Amino acid sequence: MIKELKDNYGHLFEDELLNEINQVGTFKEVPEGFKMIDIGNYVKAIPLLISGAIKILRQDNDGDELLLYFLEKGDTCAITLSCCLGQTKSEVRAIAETKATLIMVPIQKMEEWSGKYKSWRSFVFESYHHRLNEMLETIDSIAFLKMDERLIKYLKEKARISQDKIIQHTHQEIAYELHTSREVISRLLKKLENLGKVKLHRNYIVIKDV
Amino acid sequence: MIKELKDNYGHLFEDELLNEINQVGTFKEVPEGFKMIDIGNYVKAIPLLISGAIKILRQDNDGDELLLYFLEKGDTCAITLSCCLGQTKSEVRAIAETKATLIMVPIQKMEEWSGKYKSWRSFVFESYHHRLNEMLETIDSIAFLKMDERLIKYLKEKARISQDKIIQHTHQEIAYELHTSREVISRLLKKLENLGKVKLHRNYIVIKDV
DNA sequence: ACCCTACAGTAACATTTGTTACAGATGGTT
DNA sequence: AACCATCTGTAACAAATGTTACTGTAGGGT
Repeated sequence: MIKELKDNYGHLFEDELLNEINQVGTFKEVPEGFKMIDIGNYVKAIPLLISGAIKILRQDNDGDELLLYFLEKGDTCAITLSCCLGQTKSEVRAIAETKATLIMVPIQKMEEWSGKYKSWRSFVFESYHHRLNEMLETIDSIAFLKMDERLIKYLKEKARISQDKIIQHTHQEIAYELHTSREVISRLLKKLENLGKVKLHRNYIVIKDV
Repeated sequence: MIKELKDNYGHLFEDELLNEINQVGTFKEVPEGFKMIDIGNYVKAIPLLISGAIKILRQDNDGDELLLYFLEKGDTCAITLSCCLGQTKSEVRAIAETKATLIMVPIQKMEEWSGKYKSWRSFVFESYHHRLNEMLETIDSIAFLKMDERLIKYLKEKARISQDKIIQHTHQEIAYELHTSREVISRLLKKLENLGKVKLHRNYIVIKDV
């Protein structure tokens, strides 16, 4: 039995299911920045995240990007589940935000376990629930917040995810994820610096008080 | 057996499940504009939509609204499913866009049927799948489109939902659903009229060529 | 130390969206 | 017909965001 499996999912799944996951699942470690799924890809395995964080991005026809949300320890990707079941292509891109470890489960098991284990069903339903709420949160941000508020929220979230006051991004990278231009981000960051909320450096930003 | 149940869900569910739904479900008819669920409400039944359309709205803390998407014939509300399972309050408002008929199923059946019927599981998963994709579509619109494009998309969708070239809304109502101001909508509608795409009237808009 | 590239700063301007403040039109009611 | 509430049109302005164009600078590579 993979130790991390028991540690992270032991409270959710009964031993029999844990054993099944252990048998058919494969342990995987990916480096920061690793592109796990791209738009249009067919998904062949369900990821169970053990450590690290995965960022999920949306892209429009012109190649413009937008950060949707992060997956963290104990999460699985509901959109992936969704793709598995429907045998449809991925509508999103998944990139490792930090170094991450996960267990990949072949999609065939999905339906089998859904009938067999109540705990698996609960896990899947709970994942969907969580994901829908994250999507609502994302919609709230883009629809109701102005760019300065979105930027602050973004910085907080990045700091939380990486457990670090230092945000390792250029202004251009932030602009991509918030779907705006580099100049706008520079402008707003400079305002935040003048307010004493951040300290700007080349290639990184230190969060002081946001 | 309620005739509409067989007609609308017969291809999805086996007879045994249809019978169960028939026994515990209650047939319901709601008028246009009927508020079915409000933000903060606890949900006590799962709706299976037979006819008509339900609009799902999001609201922020300041009371600002935003139309998320419509539910149509054969749909169920995944957010409702989600609420049922998690026993959490609704994060959205649901209002009948047109007169609608539906079957309400008590939430207790949800878990029971999920274990018992593969077809029910498929239906629930498919609903989540569909709903996540609708949410992505909504995010695309708000994030990547300008207001004039969003308005055109909105008018098309309304026309499709009501199967009518006449949109029965004031400019103010449209502004609420797109989360902008009445003046902006008036301005953009007038542009569309000058382009020959719509014909404006008091309280309604005729779609000509969008 | 010098060079070079990528990054950051910033002004000036354009565009889009939001706001204020009215005027005018419409359609129902008395 | 006169009245009235509500809806629509629109100008003028404000604010937010996007774009262009350029300068300066940090830091790695040689």
